Amino acid sequence: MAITIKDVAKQAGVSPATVSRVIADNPRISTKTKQKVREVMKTMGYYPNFQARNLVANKTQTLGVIMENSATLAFQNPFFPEVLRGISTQAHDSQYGLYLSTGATQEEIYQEVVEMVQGRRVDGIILLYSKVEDPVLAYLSESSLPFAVVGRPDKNSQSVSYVNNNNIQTAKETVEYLIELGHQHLAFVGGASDFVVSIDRLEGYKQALREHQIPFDANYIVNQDVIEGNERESIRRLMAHEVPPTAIVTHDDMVAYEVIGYLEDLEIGVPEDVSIIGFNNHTISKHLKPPLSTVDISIYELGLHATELVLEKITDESTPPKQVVVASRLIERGSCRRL
Amino acid sequence: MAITIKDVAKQAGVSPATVSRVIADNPRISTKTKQKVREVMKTMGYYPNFQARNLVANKTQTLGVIMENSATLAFQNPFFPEVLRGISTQAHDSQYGLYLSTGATQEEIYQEVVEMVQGRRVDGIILLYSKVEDPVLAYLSESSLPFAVVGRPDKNSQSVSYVNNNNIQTAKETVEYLIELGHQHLAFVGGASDFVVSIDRLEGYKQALREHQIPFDANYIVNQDVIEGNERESIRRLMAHEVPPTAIVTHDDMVAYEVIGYLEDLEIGVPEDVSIIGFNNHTISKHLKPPLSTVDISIYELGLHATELVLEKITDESTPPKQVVVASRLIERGSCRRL
DNA sequence: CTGAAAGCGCTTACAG
DNA sequence: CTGAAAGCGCTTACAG
Repeated sequence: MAITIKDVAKQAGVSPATVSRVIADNPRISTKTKQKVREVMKTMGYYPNFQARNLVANKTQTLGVIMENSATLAFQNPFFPEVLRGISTQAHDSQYGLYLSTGATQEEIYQEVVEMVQGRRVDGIILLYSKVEDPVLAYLSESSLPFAVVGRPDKNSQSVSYVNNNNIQTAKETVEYLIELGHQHLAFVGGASDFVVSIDRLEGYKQALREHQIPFDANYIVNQDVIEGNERESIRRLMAHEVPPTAIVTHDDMVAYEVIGYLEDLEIGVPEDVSIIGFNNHTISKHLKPPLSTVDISIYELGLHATELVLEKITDESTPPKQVVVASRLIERGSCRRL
Repeated sequence: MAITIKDVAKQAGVSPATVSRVIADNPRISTKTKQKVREVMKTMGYYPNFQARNLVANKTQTLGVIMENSATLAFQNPFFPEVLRGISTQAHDSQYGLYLSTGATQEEIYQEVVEMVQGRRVDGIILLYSKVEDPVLAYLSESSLPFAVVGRPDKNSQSVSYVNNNNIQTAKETVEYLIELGHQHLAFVGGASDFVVSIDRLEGYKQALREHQIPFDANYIVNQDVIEGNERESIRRLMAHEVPPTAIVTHDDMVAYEVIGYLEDLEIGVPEDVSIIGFNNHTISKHLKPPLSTVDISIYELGLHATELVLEKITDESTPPKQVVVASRLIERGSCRRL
């Protein structure tokens, strides 16, 4: 068995309580005793038992990270590693560990969260997505465990801590950028339609059209969840529209390139025939052909600030819910052209 | 405070020991008592305290996942999310949680691992990389904690459990594929030169040349760590070689596309002027231009089997070290041409 | 400045 | 079939 505080105590000729106080660097322990005990700890190779410590302190020093469909979708999406990088950095700075959800279905995830919370497996939770009518979010809101959301909650958002981009505004500006380039027929390829981020961006898209007196046409809207498994055909159909779009806004760079691939197979050139814009500014996008115009949404910062928010709440329960807006900006590259 | 076993016991009119046995579904407890206790647990919303349970069982039900430079490099590399997906799936099936390392430097990672092990924070560890003279691996080998490595350890490999591709063979076959297409001047863009995977692949590259009587030229070898921050210039220099290569093998699809970008800027076409091959078969590669010929190394399976190996070792300490080789296969697409 | 005792929330021989 | 007691490895009032 591993070395315990008792072994150290015996070896150093003090009580376990004293050893514990030395670990905590309690000022009431004499320097001499501290030195001796520390030496013994070192030579014996003592390390405090993490679980025992935390059981009495009633904390875990770990943060739960909940992702949508962890075993399948989330990992394909390059958003995930980048947001995790932000979380990881901040957590490490504060000596917190990360505990990842592994559930694959909505129901599994829910059960996992309940267990994390009730079983006191984590001190706080970061929810990596925000969707409409999400039971997980509802549950967290009821619980007293600190948590933060990456993305805007669909309701009562004032009462929860979250980090977000201003997705409505950003999408609006993106569309306006294309309108200014002379485009009047704009398609929108969004994420799953029950995600708040998709809803917000679609709203921004609509606002831009409205302000520029461009009629809205539902045939120009393609959501990831409805085309799942039928991507190629959906794009074909989109382009077969009576008046095909001259510009497409997609919700992710990798999706944009997938679309570009389908377009090229249809002998539709980018940006000659169709302009296209992505989101998320993946590292690789600037090296690919065409270099993709994209919206950088500061994914790393989303993770960083979400973590800050939970940690604040953990440190001081009375911290009021806080909302952080992270910058996003359009990066012009070579995938759009002026009409 | 949360509800404890005592609260349930009192409410149900039994002893805490009995409640504990009901939780464990101990057969010696009467069905009647079980029913009653379960009902009380349910109505009170009782959940076992994770840390308390594990303290007495001396286990944690969590697996440590150690990645190189977690906060920076690892996340950029699409290998990471995919291997994590494999780990995550397998861990979830066995009711294990995942605990991610967050250290950014070699030294930080080492400290984290020591703390995980000594502090009994995890039941086992998965090391996501294998590099030469790695103190982390040395430490794990000394410790008695179960662990598994993704990649071949540089020494004493028989004594550790690991999952690997046959990198030497795979690289050899990849190069031979190009040789058969008529290429005689082959460059190799590898990962960091202290990673065993890079070393093995380079070895395979050399073997292929040797068997086909092609002289080895060190100028054709470019390692990620030495060109770091100078990628563009390094590729320019590579192509400025007296006899420029007609084919390039790169260690990752995204790196391949980056290289292709630099080549195109130099007005060197792929595959017209230079053939190129990647590794890792990213989801997006088949949609990009040119569709990339690549080696699929079954990243998901690497993660899955590594997890299986640790779990076996956790379940039964006496399990001897085991090595698993995961398949890899060349996928021909449009980035190579016959000379 | 230090120790003995109680306690964190569980589990598990031992007794009955 | 069930309970009282001891214990997992720590921490922290309470006493001295």
